[in-house]
Amino acid sequence: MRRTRQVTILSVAAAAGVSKSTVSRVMNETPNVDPQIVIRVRDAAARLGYRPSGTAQNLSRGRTGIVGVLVPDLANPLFATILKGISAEAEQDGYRTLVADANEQPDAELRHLNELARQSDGLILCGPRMSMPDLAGLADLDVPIVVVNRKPAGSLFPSVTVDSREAVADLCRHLDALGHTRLCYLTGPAHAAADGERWSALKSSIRSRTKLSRVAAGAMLDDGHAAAEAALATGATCLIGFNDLVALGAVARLQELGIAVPDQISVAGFDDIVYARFTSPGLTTVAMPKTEFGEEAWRLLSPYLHGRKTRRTRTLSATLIIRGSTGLRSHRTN
Amino acid sequence: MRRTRQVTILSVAAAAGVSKSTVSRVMNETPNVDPQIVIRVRDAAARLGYRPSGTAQNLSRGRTGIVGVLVPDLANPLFATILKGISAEAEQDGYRTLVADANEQPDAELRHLNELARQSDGLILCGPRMSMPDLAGLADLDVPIVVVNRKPAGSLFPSVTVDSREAVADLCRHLDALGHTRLCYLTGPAHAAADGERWSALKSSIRSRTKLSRVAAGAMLDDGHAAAEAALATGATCLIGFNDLVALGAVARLQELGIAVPDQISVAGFDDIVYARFTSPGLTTVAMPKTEFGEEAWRLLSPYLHGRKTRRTRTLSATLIIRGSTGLRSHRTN
DNA sequence: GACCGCTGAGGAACCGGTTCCTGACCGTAG
DNA sequence: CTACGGTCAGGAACCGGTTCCTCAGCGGTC
Repeated sequence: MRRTRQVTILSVAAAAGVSKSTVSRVMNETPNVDPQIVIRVRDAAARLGYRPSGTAQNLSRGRTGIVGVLVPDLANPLFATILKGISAEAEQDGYRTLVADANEQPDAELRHLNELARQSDGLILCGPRMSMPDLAGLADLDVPIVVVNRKPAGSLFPSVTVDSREAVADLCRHLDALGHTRLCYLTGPAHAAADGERWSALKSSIRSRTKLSRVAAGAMLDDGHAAAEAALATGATCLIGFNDLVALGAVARLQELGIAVPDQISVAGFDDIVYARFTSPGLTTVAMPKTEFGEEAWRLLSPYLHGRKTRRTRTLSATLIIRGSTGLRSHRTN
Repeated sequence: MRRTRQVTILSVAAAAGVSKSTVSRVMNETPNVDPQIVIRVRDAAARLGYRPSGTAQNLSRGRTGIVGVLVPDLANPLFATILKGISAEAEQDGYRTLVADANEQPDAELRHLNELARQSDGLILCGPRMSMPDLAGLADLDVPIVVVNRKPAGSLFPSVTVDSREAVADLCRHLDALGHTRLCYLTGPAHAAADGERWSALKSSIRSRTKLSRVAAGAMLDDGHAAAEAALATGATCLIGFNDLVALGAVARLQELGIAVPDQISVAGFDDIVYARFTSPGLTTVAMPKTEFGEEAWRLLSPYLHGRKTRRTRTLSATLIIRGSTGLRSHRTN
């Protein structure tokens, strides 16, 4: 901005010998403009290298065409994929996405959102880690908000969530059939809503004879890597990571320790990021509907942007994907 | 935007019984305002829930505080990491990042850039795939531009590039010492500048006794996965992927085929994405200085945004990281 | 030939801030 | 007591567009 003596709409109007309203009409392809004049204006605009100021358009149109997206961590392929989904949909409707990465720090989220809201027509929050009251406070921002992957109690905002209970039950049946009766869950970040949901889904899905323990981990590869030994120490024959990154981190650590997956210990995860398919063994995982997340988020937000009401919530379902990382329980004694 | 009867600066001025210029001064913490009035205005603003319109500020300030970043593919951890680096730096200077993902489609880049430029104070292009003339044409946008990871011939824009020749030479020596004399390079996307650079670095680094072939692949896991068999058919004892994703995709395919890495065939990549470390075997790779990319890009762009000239270019260097995916050449006969 | 209606361009208000310029009011010094 | 300088609030211009309103001019109809 503030370039060298900007070419403004007035320069073009002068060059074409018309008023600036006419230039505006031509640029916006409003019907009912004399074709002769259209040509004159187009020509003048091209000659001067005129490009309308987006900022000025934003102000007078009362919209920016930007939707802000908050993600906990862009390096997590799950969010990168969801973001791609949102961007793709938004783009079709002429919107662009302004991304804020909170780096898994709940306190960073509010800061970012305040900034985002000032430039955006709407916001999409992916798995926000912030506290419930903070989340509720966002209503004051006076901007359409859609929440992805966190059911806001009291349904504050339209949201698209996933129901993984069925898929988790499938996972538990699968593990049970393989003979696993001691499971260990590697927990996610303290503030991730999905963490609690996954944990309780597991708890309510296991057979009574099965023991389920947990060990603190996090959301990234490193976290799973670091937590693997502690999980091993619980005596579990199958580790279940908060997400695929944690699970893959654990697998890496196990292999470093010379413990074979799945021969000696099984591992499963959540999300079905692309790497889950391309590692060996492939990772058994509860797959999130990633592209649908983005599509649905946009579908909820879009009418909202045009002032129309929108359905409050949409629930997708997860599915179990069985790959090589889960196998028959080994009879190791540890 | 266009919320329910926006609270504007005028509402606040009226409520506080002052002029809008005074409200503006208070909100911007201009010195020389009567403390009494500051309190009155602050109070009124809080009571009304006033939040200044970012759009209006953008227009009158002549800047948006947004920098646009173009990436070929957000799902590629390399770019996600670079982006995180840029965001982190930019944030410190009070800028936010508007991301456009071109999905590896060169023609999508121009479209996106035109849009980005209208809302941004500056642009950072990461490994742009577009043609040279198109790239040159961007100068017309009249916006500060910094290019990452593609040396624009004629140094059109300030750029931060990487010199991987030394590291590639290291790789070649490493492979030579392991006895590999037949290498196969899995190529990147046709329009990726890095592809040509890597290929020629390899060609000029190999010993004369070494044979180097190539097979078309791409930039993603799938591409490596799909190209693995063709690469195998060349009789090479070591595959070198255009990037780590391609290399890992190839590894996955090899393992599916029951071919052990590195016992039967070695594999190496470029970038050192986080997964390169956490797969087994770990991937030998030519590591890019990912965080430095972001930092340097910002360091070049930042003064530029304030109208100051900036140094034209900055070259970082890559380093070889040896992990388990490269091993002694096997004496298979195929 | 006068009237009516429609097309299409110009003028002005507006979007919501920032900032320059002006001038009132105060205190101090001559 | 007056002149002068400094502080600080208000008024107005400005950022660069969009859009409503008005009205000129033209063609068609009775």
